[in-house]
Amino acid sequence: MEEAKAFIQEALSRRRMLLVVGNCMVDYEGRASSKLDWGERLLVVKSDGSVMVHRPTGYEPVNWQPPGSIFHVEFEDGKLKIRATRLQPKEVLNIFFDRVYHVFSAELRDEGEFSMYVTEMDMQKALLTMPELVEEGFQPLAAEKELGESGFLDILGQDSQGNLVVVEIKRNPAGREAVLQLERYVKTLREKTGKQVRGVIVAPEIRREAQGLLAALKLEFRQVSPRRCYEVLKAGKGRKLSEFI
Amino acid sequence: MEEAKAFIQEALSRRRMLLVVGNCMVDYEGRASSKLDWGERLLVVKSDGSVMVHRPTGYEPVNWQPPGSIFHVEFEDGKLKIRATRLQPKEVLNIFFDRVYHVFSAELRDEGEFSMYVTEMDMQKALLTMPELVEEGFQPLAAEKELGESGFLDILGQDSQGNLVVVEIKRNPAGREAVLQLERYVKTLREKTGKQVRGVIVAPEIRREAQGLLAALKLEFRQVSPRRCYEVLKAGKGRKLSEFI
DNA sequence: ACGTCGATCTCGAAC
DNA sequence: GTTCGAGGTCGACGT
Repeated sequence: MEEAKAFIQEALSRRRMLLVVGNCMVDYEGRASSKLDWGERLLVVKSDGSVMVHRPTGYEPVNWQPPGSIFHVEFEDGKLKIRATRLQPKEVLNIFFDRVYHVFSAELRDEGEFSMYVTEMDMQKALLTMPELVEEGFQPLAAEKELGESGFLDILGQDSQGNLVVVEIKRNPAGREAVLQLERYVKTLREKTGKQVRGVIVAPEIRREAQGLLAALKLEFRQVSPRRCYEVLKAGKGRKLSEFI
Repeated sequence: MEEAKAFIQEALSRRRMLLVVGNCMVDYEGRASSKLDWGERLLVVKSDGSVMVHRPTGYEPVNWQPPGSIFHVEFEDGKLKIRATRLQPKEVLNIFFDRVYHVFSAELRDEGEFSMYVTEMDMQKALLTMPELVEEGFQPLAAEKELGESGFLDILGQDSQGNLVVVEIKRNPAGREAVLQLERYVKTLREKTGKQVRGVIVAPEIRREAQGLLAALKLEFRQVSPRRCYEVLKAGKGRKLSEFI
């Protein structure tokens, strides 16, 4: 345990990534309070001061501290105590180990670029770059336009007949919520303008449970795959969004 | 690398928690798609099949797979490839290592209870700080008031009509016992004062089996979450009450 | 610093 | 199974 303490202190002071596997107990006090009784867990401390305590199962850490935490290591009642403190808001995480099975530390170099192929914003860019993805003759007029309390609509445009068209973009299969959101925009815009307004959901697919609602509200769905958007963006990479709005 | 592969396969097949530190590249395809270029990271695989790829900084994993994933390990173009597949929805995470600095596996035993809590005293403070948590117009008159043999009632107050109100606080889901205890207070107070007295249980929830009794005794339940109490207490320290009402 | 909003959200409970 | 709401949400972006 003395060895472990020295190792941990060394790793923390050098801001190396630290792994500790052992039997521990955890107390948290901050925005909420929690207590975790004794058990075997994995502790991860990253070089930026983020902390995670992981149980043997589950995606999420049972306890954690966000980046920027400050550490203190000492013995207390024969237990190795690691305290991670966050200042704003004030939160304290205390981890007590009575047995340490494994420790490891390393200074990791990671400059690798992370790219997510298609986000909702990417889809919006793709539709603005190639409006016919929405429909033949569609012309965008504005993007991310605020509509009072209703929120922001994704794209406002007009069709070949000159009708206003509200486009609601979803990167995931559109559900009821998306339909209702679109309906709110369409309704608001109808009241504001007194004109005919169409509403179109653009998404990779529309959920079965949302199709009835869509039809009942006389809204429309246009299938657009993330793959297609990706291709469009790749092709039209040189141009800026500002050219379109 | 051969050694690492064998070690990893052994750990995965035995459903042990697995840690791998090394230089890797990650591809994800599923609800979205992403690509992470080469860099040094920590891979965590838990016994329930959850996966996390952690960069040197940040609380959240850059890539992950939820519990229940299925694994496949092989060499591909000289790289150690670990594939984690999720079935519903279909998502595939591929991790390629060209160097492995460290591997570790263990079977962790963790039966420790995790509790997020506010004490009953904390809840009482919150209700006194913000009486409208009980109901609009509620005004506390006393707390921890002794009622002869009945014991101590948590909060005594009056409603907007001037009726006496007894508040019984429970930090856990309220059962029959809490209802009966409240009934004793209400009965005692009715006899003492000869007035109309209402009884309200404040708790995160009320158990199904206690609801009939509650209705029969014409007592009331008001749901208040520990979370809400924390917010009130936290806010009450730094900010002014006027911000909330 | 404080709000709002999206997320491969995750997670659990209710229906 | 799906749907709904909460989270110590986190993290990004705008003010």
